[in-house]
Amino acid sequence: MATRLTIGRAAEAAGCKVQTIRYYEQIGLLHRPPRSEGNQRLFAHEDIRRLAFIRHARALGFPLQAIRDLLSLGDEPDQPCEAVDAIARAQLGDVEQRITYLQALRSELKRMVEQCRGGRIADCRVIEVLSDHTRREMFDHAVPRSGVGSP
Amino acid sequence: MATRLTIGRAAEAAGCKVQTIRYYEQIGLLHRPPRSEGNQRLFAHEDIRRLAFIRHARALGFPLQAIRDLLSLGDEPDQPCEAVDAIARAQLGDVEQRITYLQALRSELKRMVEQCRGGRIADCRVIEVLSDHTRREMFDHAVPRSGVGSP
DNA sequence: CTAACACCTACAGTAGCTGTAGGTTCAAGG
DNA sequence: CCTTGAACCTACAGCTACTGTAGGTGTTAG
Repeated sequence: MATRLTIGRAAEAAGCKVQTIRYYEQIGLLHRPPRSEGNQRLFAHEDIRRLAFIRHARALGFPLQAIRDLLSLGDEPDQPCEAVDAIARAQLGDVEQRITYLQALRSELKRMVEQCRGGRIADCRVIEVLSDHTRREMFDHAVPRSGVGSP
Repeated sequence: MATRLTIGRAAEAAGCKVQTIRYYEQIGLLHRPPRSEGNQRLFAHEDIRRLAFIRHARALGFPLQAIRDLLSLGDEPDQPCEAVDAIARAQLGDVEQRITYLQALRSELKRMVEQCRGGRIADCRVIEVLSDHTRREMFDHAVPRSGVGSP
């Protein structure tokens, strides 16, 4: 059966916007599908599978370049899957790094908001914490240049 | 003392690139500093404080609009700090959401890479998991349009 | 037949920088 | 005094991964 979907239904099937599909086609992630007599794209089942693959990988945070690599690896089923594995592990490592980073942010933010006792802005710990990172020594050793500044 | 820093030293002090400072000035986060006779920017201590504030807030993940709001709130020290607090709490909430989301990604990615036993790509669980999300029912109910497709 | 909607291309905009081209200015060494 | 090279200047393009808009054409239901 060669039933085909218009771009709107393809987008619905993949859970993305119509423009996103056109974008993927434009950057070469999706093949250019055949068109109807009226020049409208008609997607076959295989195209939708590919699109769904992309969307699922995106949902897992894979960048488009990684997805590009995965797709071309997927076209060589007899090759060993080390490269595939490496991409997935890199993504896992990236996610883990980001979690660690965000957890550090979370604790600093928590400390900050918990110290705020709801007074005036002048006394606000949030502003204070954010402000308190100037390096004065840069000024102490600064050499005045020309024109403007102390005489 | 009206010692002033050129943009390179200011960038060094704030731990950012020269272009970033010019960008902040361009979008109105930093005031336009006075210039030397040769048209070079000269930053006062107060400018560097403001820049350091921005960089610290950015390091905590605050978006520039939030920083813009925090900066203008900081200019009204006698106001209650509720609004400041709300921005910080919103950022905390955002970070927490992202952590939750990334933790879900992490477990799905982990499951995926752990299932891979290092065979051929054709049998690779990574590719399989990413592929296996097509909604066939879209095709079952699809109505053929014009021109291309089954006769 | 017509109204409403889906589709088409092409391009601009989003966040938050970063890099480049092509040209001054400045500080220091000879 | 002159030159060299680093640091500065403006203006603009590019990055990721879309998303939105304008202005036009195709398709379909009533």
